[in-house]
Order: sequence, then C-alpha cells, then structure tokens
Amino acid sequence: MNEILERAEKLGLKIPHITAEEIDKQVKPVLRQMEKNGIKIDVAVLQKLDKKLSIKITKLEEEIQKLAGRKFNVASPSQMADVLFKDLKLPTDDLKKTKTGISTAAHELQKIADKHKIIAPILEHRELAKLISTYLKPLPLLVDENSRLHTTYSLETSTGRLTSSEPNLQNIPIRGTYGEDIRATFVAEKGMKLVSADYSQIELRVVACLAQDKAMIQAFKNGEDIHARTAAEIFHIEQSKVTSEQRRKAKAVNFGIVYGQTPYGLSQTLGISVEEAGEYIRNYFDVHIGIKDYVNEMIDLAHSEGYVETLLGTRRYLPNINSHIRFIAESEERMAINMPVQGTAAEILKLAMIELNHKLIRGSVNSLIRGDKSTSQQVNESTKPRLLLTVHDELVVEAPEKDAEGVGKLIKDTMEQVIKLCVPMTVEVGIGENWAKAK
DNA sequence: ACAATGGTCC
DNA sequence: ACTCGGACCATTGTA
Repeated sequence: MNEILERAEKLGLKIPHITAEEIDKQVKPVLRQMEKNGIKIDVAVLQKLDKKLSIKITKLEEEIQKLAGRKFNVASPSQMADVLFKDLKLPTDDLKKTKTGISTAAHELQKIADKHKIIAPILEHRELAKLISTYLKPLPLLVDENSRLHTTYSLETSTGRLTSSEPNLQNIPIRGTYGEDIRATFVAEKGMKLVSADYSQIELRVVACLAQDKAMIQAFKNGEDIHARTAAEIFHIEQSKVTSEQRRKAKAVNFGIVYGQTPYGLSQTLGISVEEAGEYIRNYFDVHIGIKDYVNEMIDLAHSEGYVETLLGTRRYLPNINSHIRFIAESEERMAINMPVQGTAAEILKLAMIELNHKLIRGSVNSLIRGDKSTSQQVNESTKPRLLLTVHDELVVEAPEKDAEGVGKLIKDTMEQVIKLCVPMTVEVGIGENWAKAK
C-alpha cells in the first residue's frame, strides 16, 4: 500500500481495496461494451450545419483575400504569415515566434486584432475550418446502419486517463458559436434520453485531499464557490466583493495549480504581466500551505525515487527529472505535480464506471424506481439503460425516457459514493434528448 | 512518411 | 531564452 493511501486510511476515509492494475482489468470489458453500444448522431442536422458553414467559409476566404490584396492559401500558416507580416507589415513585436517564423495562432492574432480589419475574418475562418474538417465532414462517414458512432477507448496514457480515437469523442465541441449546435447532434434513440453526469471540480477536490490543504478542504465541505474564494484570497478582498473578472483570473490560478503553475505560464494564459501573475501565485501559496507542501513533496519524491504515483498506485516514472538541462527537469517536475492528481481522478471515474455498469446490467433501476422486480414487462436489449461515453470527469448514459430520472439518481449516487475522500465528490446530472440539453 | 503548426476537449 | 497537466486529429509543406 502506498504512502498516500496509508495516510488517507488513517483519516478514516473509505478507499476501495483495489489496485490500479485490477481497476484497469475490470474496466476493459466495460469499455468494450461502450464501444459496441455507440452513440447516435443526427446525420441530417450535422450535414445541414456543414452546408451552412461551408458557404460561410467560402465568403470569408474571399473577404480575407480581398483585404490581403491577393489570392493565397488561407489554411497555410506560412502563407498567412507572409501576408500579415510582409505584405501588410503588421507589427510582430508582441507575437510568439515558431521554429519557422512568426506564429499565426489565434491567441497571438488576437493581440493585433485592432491593427487591421483582416484579423477578424481570419479568426472566424479558422473556427469554421476546424469544425468542418474535424467534425462536420468526417463524423457522418463513420456512422453504422443505425447512425451510431463507435469510438475506440484505450488505457495507454502516462497518467491513467482514458483516450478515445477513431473518432475521438472526448473533444467534441461545446464552447464557441457552434459548439452547442454540434453537441446537439449527439442524440438519444426515440423513446430514450441521454443522461449526463459529471464530477464537479474533481481534480481540485482530489488535490485538496492529497495535499490535506485545510483551506481548500473547508471550502469544499462548505459547498463554497471555489473560484470566488480563491479570488478573495489572491486579491485580499472579501468574497462578496469579487468581480467576475477577478473570479476568471482566480479560476485560471486554480487550474494552474494542478499543472505545476509558473508565473510565466499564468501570465500567458491571462494576458497579464509575469509580475502580476507571480503575485497571484505567491498570495495563493500564502493561504494554501498544504498545496505548497504537496508540490514540494512530489518534486522531492520524483527526484529521490524516480517516480510518483496516484492514490491507488498507478505509477509514472520520470527518468529525466535530474537532467542538467533545466527545461527538461522542470518539465518533469510539473508532471510530478500533475500526474497524481489527474491519475487519481481517472481512477475514481473508472471505479464509478465499473460499479455503475454492474448496477445497470443487474437492472438496479427498475427495482430502485418502481420497487418491484417484476418481469411482466420484458426488458429487452434496446430499452435497457446503457453506458455510452466517458469524457474524463463525465459519463453519458442512454436510458428509456420513463427511467431517465431514476437512472440519473443512480448514476449520481454511484459516482458520489464510489470513494470517500476528505471532501464530498459532488456530481451534477442533466437529462435531455441530446447531449447539449443533457448538460 | 513525417515534422510543424494549429485547434478541439477535460 | 523560455514554460503550466493529459489527449487526438486536420492541413500544409518538406523529404
């Protein structure tokens, strides 16, 4: 049993007695079943959106070339850089450089958006090109005779997370102008609903417990708005006086903690000075001593043992952590900070999938919501609730309309109770005819 | 075939 | 001089 686990058990928490290896063994058949189940997409709606955006992108391309004064391949970063920085002579001072020249990444172009009218249509073109080429065109070609998409899940990551490929269903758009439109094309079968359940702030809750950070544990126990609380801490103000802008910055700080935040990294994310970012981080660690200690402990452990591990023992070796090339060593130090957190969260979700799948197969819902085990109404294969998707902190189940509420409660309860850490593992459930409405 | 660039998700 | 964790995939351009 590893040290983290020993420490947790002493505190009287309920941690399943199962190794990471055993979890993976048990989750595999669940994944194979989910792949086989697949999820239905509304191909007609997807293709309608494709048509609409294709027309739009053609017009944008013409507009961009007109503003540029010549024809060029808008999809080529190198040609784009020539147009922007040679033809139009836009300023490159603030922009990041790549190995081959000046970056034309969206985030960089934002910085010079007010210098020329051409930037706005370029950014819009990028957005549409991404959606069309990655989602709208390929997905309809991959459906089976029932309009269902079947991904392939794999366990081969360095943290213990799952991956999804061919197609990747873990990066379906949700933000942006058309994100919801695309998610809405992921639908439930007629007479069924999609039930989506996601862990709220799972990684922050995990790190709060791994680090035994008193302030953060208290915040989660009280059900506080964690980002608002962090804002109050780093800006030295009362929580009731936190503005939305301050909360946004604090949210970035909270996310950054789990990634091995550096002042430079935070400054890039928030578009602020390195000094300002450094002050936020210092203020944060002044309050969150537990996190500060955790970070140092993981780095020390990685240096001395050559690896770090999760709550249930998934291990990641960091062979270059003692490298004399500073960037390499620092990079692995950040991995040492992040991996136990991300990996523990992954283990929790896998445990929930295993247990939930058992319950769904046993038909727990029928007895749960109707209080009977009657088989008068034959439960046939197509109307049983089935696990369809897993997206790191979220599970998506397809369930008969009349059972959806009960299934939602079952999923929530299963996910929240599968492990007992030092803070509640809160789960939010949504039900809808499509994936957008179920969120 | 492969590297570089860019972008989507958690 | 230069950076925050983990993935997959599309396109361009070079070999």
